[in-house]
Amino acid sequence: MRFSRLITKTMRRDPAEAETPSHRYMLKAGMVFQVAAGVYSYLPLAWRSLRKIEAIIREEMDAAGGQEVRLPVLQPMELWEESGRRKAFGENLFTLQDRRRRPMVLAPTHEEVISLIAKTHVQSYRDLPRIPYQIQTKFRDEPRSRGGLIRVREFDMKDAYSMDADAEGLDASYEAMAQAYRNIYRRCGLPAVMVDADSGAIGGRDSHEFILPASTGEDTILRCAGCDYAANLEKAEAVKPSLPVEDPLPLKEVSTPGVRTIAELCEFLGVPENRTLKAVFYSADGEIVFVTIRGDLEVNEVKLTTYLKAKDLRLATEEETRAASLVAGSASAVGLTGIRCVMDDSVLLGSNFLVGANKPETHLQNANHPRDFQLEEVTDIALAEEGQPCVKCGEPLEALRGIEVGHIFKLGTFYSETLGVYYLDSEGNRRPVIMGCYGIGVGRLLAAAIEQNHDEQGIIFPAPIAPYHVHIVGLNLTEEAVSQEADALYDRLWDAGIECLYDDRPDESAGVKFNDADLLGLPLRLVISRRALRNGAVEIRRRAGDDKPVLTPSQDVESTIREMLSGG
RNA sequence: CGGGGCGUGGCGCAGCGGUAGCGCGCAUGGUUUGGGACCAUGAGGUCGUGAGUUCAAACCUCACCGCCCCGACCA
Repeated sequence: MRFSRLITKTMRRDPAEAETPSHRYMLKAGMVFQVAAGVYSYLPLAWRSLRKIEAIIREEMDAAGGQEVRLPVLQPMELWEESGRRKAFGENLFTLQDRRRRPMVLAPTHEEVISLIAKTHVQSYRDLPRIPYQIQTKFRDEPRSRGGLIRVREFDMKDAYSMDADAEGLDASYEAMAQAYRNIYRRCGLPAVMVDADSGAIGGRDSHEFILPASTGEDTILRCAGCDYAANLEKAEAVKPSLPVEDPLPLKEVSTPGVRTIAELCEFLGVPENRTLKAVFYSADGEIVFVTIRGDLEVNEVKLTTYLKAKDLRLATEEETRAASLVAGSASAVGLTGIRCVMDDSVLLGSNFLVGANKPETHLQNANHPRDFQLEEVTDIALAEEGQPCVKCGEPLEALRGIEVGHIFKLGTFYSETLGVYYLDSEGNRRPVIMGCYGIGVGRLLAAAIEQNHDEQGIIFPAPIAPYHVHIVGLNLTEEAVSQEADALYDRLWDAGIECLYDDRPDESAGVKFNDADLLGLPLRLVISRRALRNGAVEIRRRAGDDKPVLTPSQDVESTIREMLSGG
């Protein structure tokens, strides 16, 4: 491609609205064009890169036993009512009506349709396993798009679905997909980390995310320094600091005027936070739930949601709290009845706790179970923290921000049972198909790659996903001899299968061209100029690193390029 | 949805009651050409939309719309 013909407009200044590097550089380099919040046009540079990412994904999915299909974006609302996900997606679902006023959906994902297909195409154990996949546009009306292509409302996603006869089959499919994902990230030059993840409202047993470490990421993960444990903060477990268990002391009421928070309580009575129990009230799908956890820890609402199997969890309002006769600021499980009560297992790690007295401005000292309160529902609902020991090996956990570039789930039988996808096993028993699903956001992967690979000058594309391999910069092109040589080299390289972008603009200064080359970030930069020509050579330089250009005799250019592209 | 910010030529911004400006970019001509050159000439804007106040509104008032950031939420 000749730069003079390319649909792009590089910008000299930073676009005002872009803060994250990938967003800024994609706009500056003229790769994308925003049409609305979270809706982008992909211009040729971005599109070439996206297609390379897709090609890598296709190769790996095919190698892992996948078969490519194409499912519709436009779907009847009925299907989403039937699976119950119209409610689950809520406002995130793009909806519309056809001319007969029939409610339709712009699909945010495709479990429903794939299940529908499976109903007729999977009838016997002989029809299993199957792994259909597609790369296709998804629509999600996100409450807030952000970071350019990081979070958008219309985006291309590779979604795969595994269908197996039993749990062992699912495990095998899941592992095959996980390995395909690892290959994909490696080939894209991305050191993504596979972490334990929450599987959401409709999750099965296992779920993993692939997170690319990046300060601009939306997710936080905890990773063990000593072993391979890594988990999304939403899911992470850690060893909670334990306290020596003392003999129970007598329960004692203490007046605490004006004290509402744990911090105030500790200040007022000179007690450490881990000697207190904190009370938090939630509304879970309308039911008020009393939650208690040791005072030095925080509630992980995702864990709590998963434990309660709640669709909608939020803090209870003041009115709800009052209606449930809870005393905000002085509540505890001591003497509490008639309300669901969930405790974090940290209440077992300690004794003689300072707790609320369920009377205004009053607390109790030396609360102990089972004497003073009962343990009905005890589980881990604590937010793990950086520095806490790993549950597997005891080494401290480190926190890391990152971008979610893939998510895989063991769905189990939720969709097959809800939508009726059954097969007959070898003994003639009717069984639900066991499913998994596997997603990669293609555009987000590109954005993540740029987040991972850039400097102050611009993008530094990993070779496998660069829009072109080589950026030919022609200088002194008003001189016939130079421009002829440059044109000839450009043709020659394309004939040799090397993808080139050729800056053939005759009237741009060298500085402009070099800066554009740095901004677009193709792996190799070739300079052809009067000076280079005098030496009978071409200058070749990697975009990554500060290498001085290598002077290469014209006839050796192809082989040098191949060598440098393959990492040599 | 809560909080904050911003809507003025393609981009970045100034102007904040009295004739719409600057820099970059763009076009034409000329001089330049190894890290964002220079001179000259020129094109390009219903100042987000709608109401209102005023002799007069880009500017003041109100409402709405849009975009960005933080949070909530989210596969």
